[in-house]
Amino acid sequence: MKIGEVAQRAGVSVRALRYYEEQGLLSPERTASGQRRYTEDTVEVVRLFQQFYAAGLSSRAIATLLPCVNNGHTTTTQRRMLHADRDRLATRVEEMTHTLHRLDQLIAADERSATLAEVPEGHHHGV
Amino acid sequence: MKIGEVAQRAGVSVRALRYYEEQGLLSPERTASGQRRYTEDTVEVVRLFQQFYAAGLSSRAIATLLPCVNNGHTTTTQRRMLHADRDRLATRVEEMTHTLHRLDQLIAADERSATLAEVPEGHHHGV
DNA sequence: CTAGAACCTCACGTTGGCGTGAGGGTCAAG
DNA sequence: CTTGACCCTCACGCCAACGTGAGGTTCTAG
Repeated sequence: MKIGEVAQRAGVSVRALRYYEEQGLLSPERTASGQRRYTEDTVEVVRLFQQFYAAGLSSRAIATLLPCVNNGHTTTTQRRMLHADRDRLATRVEEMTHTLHRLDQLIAADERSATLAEVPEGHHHGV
Repeated sequence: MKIGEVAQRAGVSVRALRYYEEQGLLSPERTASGQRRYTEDTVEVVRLFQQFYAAGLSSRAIATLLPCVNNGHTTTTQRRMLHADRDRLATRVEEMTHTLHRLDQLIAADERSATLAEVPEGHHHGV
């Protein structure tokens, strides 16, 4: 399929697809006139890329996941990098969960003081 | 305290502190000669900023959290924005958790095929 | 009083993931 | 055989969160 259709079905821009190729994430066939032709599964792969990007992975990191995504031919070194990527992501998720809780605490504390401000019955301690 | 000490204790660069000020996140006092003087709690606040930045929040977003962090004086509008920020963060954490699991699946599938490749007993189906 | 460390204000450079033309081929339809 | 939709390759623009001098003032130790 042509680049425009892939873009629409995967929900990204044509420019993005060309960029992914530039980064070595996609290697579509070319017609004699130089136009890119993609296979059906490209759509799913691109959606996966979007997920990884949204998770904060870089093009470089995604490139290391590629052999795994495509066929499963990975070397020991690649597998190590995969685990490293995974662990970094896991750490980030933990940190973000932690941050979310801190934010919740801040909000909760804020709501309490806001409630006190609205209800004049509160015997306020520290305001 | 002076900017250099804050930077060191909070683990950020002097430039970063000046940048935070530019973004309206910090408003240190100034000496007669124009040098910045920070209070002790600035160190903790900056660490909190770092957490929020790491969680993917922008300076703009952090700025909306400021009244909450500082004193708890928030308007209804500000509280709404706080909740919106919180929800966005929660959504991202969920998505990233989801992505992490997908990555784990990919890795697991990869390890299996790698194991099959190493042990020549495997009756491989699809290579 | 003087050196050097630390501070100040511009203001341009960097990295990533694209957006957005410029300028020009290509392909299906009428 | 021409139109218009879609494709191509440069190549500069953008935004965020700082890094990195340049060029100059201020503070502190000896």
